Amino acid sequence: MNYWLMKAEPDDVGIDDLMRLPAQTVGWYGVRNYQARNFMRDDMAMGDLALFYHSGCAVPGIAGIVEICSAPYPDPTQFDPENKYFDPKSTPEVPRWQQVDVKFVRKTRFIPLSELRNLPALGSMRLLQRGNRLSITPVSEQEWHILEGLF
DNA sequence: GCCAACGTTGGC
DNA sequence: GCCAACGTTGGC
Repeated sequence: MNYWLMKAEPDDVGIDDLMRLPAQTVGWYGVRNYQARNFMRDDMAMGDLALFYHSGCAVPGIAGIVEICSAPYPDPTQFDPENKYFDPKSTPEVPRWQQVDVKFVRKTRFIPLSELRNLPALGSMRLLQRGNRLSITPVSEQEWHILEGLF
């Protein structure tokens, strides 16, 4: 079982939106980075837990927990010319981008990025590394347990 | 809106 | 395979 951190833009789908969705589940569409894709494709498994992180907003931070609830499958937005995530180089025969479904588990106390940065014990978190831009990053078991203590 | 950091593209 | 140019991310 692995732990993850997944960035969402609350203007698009925030934790409160996820709570209100049918089955409280959403396909994690729109990943267009190979490293992040490979995490989903190769290293995630159903039952893995992920921190649901709000980014691209006034106060970024951890907002909740979700569970990976599907195997990876092709991201449908890559085939839709009207969609902003359309990829003309991808085909249904050889899809380039994958997604997984995630299911709402719980909200946490909102933990701002600034608070995470002030915790020396989390210094090695991938999210906090200089220049990190990955929308999906692994979280170690040790880091996960430290974070659980903050919720 | 700025800009540092990083990823991708494409000519050579 | 190199690397300059360009595009994107994302915090501030």
